[in-house]
Amino acid sequence: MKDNIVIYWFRQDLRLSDNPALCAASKAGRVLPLYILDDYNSESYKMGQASRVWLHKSLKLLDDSLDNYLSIYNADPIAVLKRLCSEYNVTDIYWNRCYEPWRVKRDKNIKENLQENNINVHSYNGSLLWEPWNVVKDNGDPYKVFTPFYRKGCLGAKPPREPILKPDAGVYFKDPKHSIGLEDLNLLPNNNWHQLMIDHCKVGESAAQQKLDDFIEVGLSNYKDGRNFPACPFVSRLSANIHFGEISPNQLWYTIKDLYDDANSDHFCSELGWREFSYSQLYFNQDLPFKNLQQKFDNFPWKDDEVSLKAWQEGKTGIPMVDAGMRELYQTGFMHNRVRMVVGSFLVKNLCLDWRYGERWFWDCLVDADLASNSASWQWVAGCGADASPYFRIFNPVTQGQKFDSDGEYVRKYVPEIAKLPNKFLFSPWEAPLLILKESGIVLGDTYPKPIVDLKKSREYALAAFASLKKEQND
DNA sequence: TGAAATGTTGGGGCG
DNA sequence: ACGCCCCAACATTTC
Repeated sequence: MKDNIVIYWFRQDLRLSDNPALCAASKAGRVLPLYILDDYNSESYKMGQASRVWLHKSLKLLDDSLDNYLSIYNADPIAVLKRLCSEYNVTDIYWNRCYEPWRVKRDKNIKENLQENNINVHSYNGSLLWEPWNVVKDNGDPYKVFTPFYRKGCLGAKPPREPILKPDAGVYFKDPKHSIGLEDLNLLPNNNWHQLMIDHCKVGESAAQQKLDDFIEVGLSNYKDGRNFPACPFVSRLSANIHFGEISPNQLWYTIKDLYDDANSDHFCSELGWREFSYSQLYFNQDLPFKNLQQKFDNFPWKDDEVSLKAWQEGKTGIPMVDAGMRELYQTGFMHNRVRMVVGSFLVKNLCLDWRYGERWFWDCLVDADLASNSASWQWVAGCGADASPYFRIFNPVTQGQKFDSDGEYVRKYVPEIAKLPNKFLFSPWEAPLLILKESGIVLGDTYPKPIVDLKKSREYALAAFASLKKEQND
C-alpha cells in the first residue's frame, strides 16, 4: 500500500482529466494537491484583476472535485514546498511545465534547490501540443512565420500526446497546518464590479467540457467563416478555460480531429496552432511582452494622450464598433476575436498609442489574459511582431461593423444608447442626418460621444508615420 | 486575419 | 446602328 506522500503542484492546469503530472503523482503515492498564488516571482506580470476573479471560482470548483483536499497558499513557492517536504517527509514533487519566462526561471531555481535537498522533481507537458524547443527550423532557429511553423514545424513533427483519463479516485492528503482558505487569497475585489462579469464566466473543468460539447453541436460546422461574426455563436469561447488549464489543448485537438476532417476542424486546430506559435515566440523572446520584436519600431512616433487612452478603455470613443468591443471586455472579461483586432488596430493605428498600453489594459481586464497570446497578438496587430499584420493594414471600424455585424446585433447589445439608429448609420452615427439622430433619441456629444478621431485623417497620419519608419531603417 | 485608390470591363441610356 | 457617357462591378495596385 502506498502511504508515502507526494506533492502535486497545480499551476496552469486546474483539471483532473488529461493531466499527465497528476496521473504520475497518483501512481507514486498519496497525493498532496496544492495551489500557490505566486505574486512574489511574477515581477511586473502579476495576474490581472479579471483573471483573479476567474481563478477564484476555478479553484473553488477544483477543490470541490478533490473533495476539499486542495491545500492553498499565498507565499513564495520555494518556501512552501521546502517546508512541506520536511514536515511530511516528501521526496517527490510533480508538476506540469509552465512556459512564461518568469515561471521558467522560478521553476528552474526551485528544481535545483530541491534536488540539492534530495527531493525529486518530475515535470511533464500538460499545456502545449508541442513544446517550444521541439519546434525549430532545420538550422535550430525558431520560426518567425506562422505557416511554416505550423505546417512544417508542428504538423510535420510527432503528433501531440493523446489525452489520458483522470486518475482513479485519488487518495489525497491535505496539509492541515498551513493551508489557508480560498477566501484568504483575496482574489475578489472589494467593490462589486465583478458580479456582472462572473455571471458570464463558465468556469471549471466540467463547464469547459460542456462548452466544448456545445461548440461541437452549434458552432463547429460553421467555424471557418462564422468565427468572424461577433454576435454569432460560432466560436468556442474556451480561451480562459484553456489558459487556466481547465481543459487541455490535447483534448481539444483530438476531440475535434476525431469528429471531422474538414476545413472547419482544420481551422479550429490551426487556431490552437496560433496559441503554440505565441508560446514559441515568448519562449525564444523573453522580452516579447514589452519590447518590439522588430527593432525598427523602437523609433515609432507614438502619441502620448491619456484622454484618448481613457476613452478607449471606457468604450467612449464615439466609434460604435470600438466602443462595443471595449465594453464587452469590461463587462464580461472577454472580447470576440474579430473585435479584438478592430479595437487593437484602432488604438495603435488611429489613436497612435503605443501597443503596450493596450497590452496592459487587456492583461488586467481579460479573464483569458495569457502572457504569450496577449503580447504576441498585440505585437501582431501593431505590426512590430512576428509574421505581423503589415503596418499599413489598418482596419476601418465602420467597414468592419458593416461587414461582420451587418444587422447591428453586437453593437446594439453593448452600445444601447444608439440602438435606435437604422443600420445604415449605426456604425457611423456622426454621418447620420440630424433628423434621424433626433428620431433615435441621440444627441452627439451628449448621449453618445462624437468620434474622438477622424478615421480618415488618423489613418493617413499612421501611414505617414510608418513611411518615416521605413526611411529610418534604410538610413 | 484590410482599405482606398486606381484601372478595367461591360451593360444600359441616350442622342 | 452607333458612339458616347455613366457607373456599377470587379480586378489590380498601393499604402
